[in-house]
Amino acid sequence: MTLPHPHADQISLPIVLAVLGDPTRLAIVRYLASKEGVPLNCSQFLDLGSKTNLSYHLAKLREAGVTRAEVVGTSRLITLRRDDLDARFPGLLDSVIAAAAEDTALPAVGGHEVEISA
Amino acid sequence: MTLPHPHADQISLPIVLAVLGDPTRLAIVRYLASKEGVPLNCSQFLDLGSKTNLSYHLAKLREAGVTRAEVVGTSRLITLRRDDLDARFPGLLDSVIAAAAEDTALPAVGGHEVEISA
DNA sequence: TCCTTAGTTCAAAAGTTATTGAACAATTGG
DNA sequence: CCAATTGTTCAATAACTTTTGAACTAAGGA
Repeated sequence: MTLPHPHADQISLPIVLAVLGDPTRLAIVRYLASKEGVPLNCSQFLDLGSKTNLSYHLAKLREAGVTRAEVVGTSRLITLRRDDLDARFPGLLDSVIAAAAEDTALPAVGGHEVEISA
Repeated sequence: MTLPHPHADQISLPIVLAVLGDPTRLAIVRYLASKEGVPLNCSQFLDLGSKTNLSYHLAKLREAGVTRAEVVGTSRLITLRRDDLDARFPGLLDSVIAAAAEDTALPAVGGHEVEISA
């Protein structure tokens, strides 16, 4: 079972911008960027909303071509489509991520790393 | 009489992205960028919609901090807030404009330059 | 002053997006 | 098989956005 993703050349600029223009989704992208290389699953974003709501936002990101979701068991491993976005809209993702990294008004993922007890 | 504009450091990334994530507004920004230096008034965008609708979209761009509107007589001279946007979100505007310039699906202004008849 | 030009405001209608909870499916481990 | 884990789907609702037309304001020119 694979999930639908737009082909690289079907990624639309206004749709990408509209999808990124939501604080929850921007926070998701920022977190993905901060962990680039490490595929994350949906539950790692639960700080940002309910399970259902994240399913909705992650679907929006995927359908816009911003993220890729690979089904592995019961998980979906989510990654940024950096290569496709960079090819299609050079510099856009980097500037958005850099700006999002500075944005303290954005919701954040984190604060519950597993403590290594003594 | 002056119109309300956000101060440079109040410009918000998600709001800017959401505002740019509309084809009409992206077309406005693309046209402003293509004529950078030349202040344009609202009626020069009438290709993109009705007068009322443009008033709405231009207000959104201004309130988001993407454009500046100066009242001159009965006109508003509209310019991109390139300096403020570049300072706040380096590279963002350039990458958006470059991508928008390539986007043939976007509505366009133009096609009615005054013909110089023989 | 009267008319035109430039643009705004308002209210209504239409459309879209976000959020929720309950129910569902699929995989994994015991 | 059973239960737990992961995530989706559905329907409802709430909230927002876009578009429209009519009425309006403000400035400028005849």
